[in-house]
Amino acid sequence: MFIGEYSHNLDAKGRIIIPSKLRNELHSSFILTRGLDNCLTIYSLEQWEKIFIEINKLPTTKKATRQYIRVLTSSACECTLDNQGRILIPTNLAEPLGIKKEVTIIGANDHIEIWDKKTWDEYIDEADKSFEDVAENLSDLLDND
Amino acid sequence: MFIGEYSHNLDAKGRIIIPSKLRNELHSSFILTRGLDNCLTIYSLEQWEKIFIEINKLPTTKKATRQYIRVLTSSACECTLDNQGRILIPTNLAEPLGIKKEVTIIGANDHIEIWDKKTWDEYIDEADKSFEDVAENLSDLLDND
DNA sequence: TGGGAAATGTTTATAGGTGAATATTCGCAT
DNA sequence: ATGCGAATATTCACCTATAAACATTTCCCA
Repeated sequence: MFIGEYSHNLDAKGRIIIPSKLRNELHSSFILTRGLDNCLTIYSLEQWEKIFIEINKLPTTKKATRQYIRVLTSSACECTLDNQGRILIPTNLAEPLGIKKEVTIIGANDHIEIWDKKTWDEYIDEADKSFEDVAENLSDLLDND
Repeated sequence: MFIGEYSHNLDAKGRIIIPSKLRNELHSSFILTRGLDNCLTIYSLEQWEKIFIEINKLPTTKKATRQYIRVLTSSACECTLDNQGRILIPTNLAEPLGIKKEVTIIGANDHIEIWDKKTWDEYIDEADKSFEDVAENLSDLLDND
């Protein structure tokens, strides 16, 4: 499971180091694509397939389904770690999210997310306001036996 | 069950010793994450997994679910006791709580908490004053279920 | 075919993490 | 009170991860 928050910088060529702790749980090849809430998402190949098993259950006759599939697949790219543990973020993925230099990489349970630092700070700032609520639910989850 | 209050100092590299009395009931690996009221919490791996069994049932297509997962996972880190009984507190966890050197480690029933000493002193000072009042109201909490 | 830009790969310096050794303190038992 | 052993504090040394600069290759276009 992917956990933790890590700060990294794009190098001059638009590459970032994937934190070693996250790398340990990742195969050398994976899918980088658009995530929800203005971040990029890394899925393992296995998981990527799983997602499409679910998606293929949705009716392509619906506008929303087609749109979702198009965004997800058109922006997806298969990435490979180089031997320094880096990946190249394609410009067409980085640019719309304002990713230039400082990024925050987070473990998010079953996947990894890459955020522009500023965007992340604002997001988590907002989310923190409801942290106490989150934590209370948490203890409920533990107690319910 | 974890009990007691212990004072310890971070070393130059940001590590603390987990008190030996607490260590006895702890496996060598566990999850360190944000707790309520400005402290850090240690969960066993079993407790942590239990939480995510529940969380994995929630739909990630919902905004609130994603926020919930991100708050939890990004602030978590898996810690391992080194052979002197120490763990490293990651900067991104220590800093927002003002943890620099002096910390108070307390046993809190089913988990362990790590506090900045000053924060703890103030908290317990306040809590002591209202100890009887709080106790008085506790039974109400039970009735309301 | 040569020049240049982009992509890819390598090297090196530094910081941060990890492990070990030693010194010191503390509690317990004699 | 004294001595012993365990627990804790502190220091040092090493190693890995990261950052940044630099070198090489590839490929497109003039």
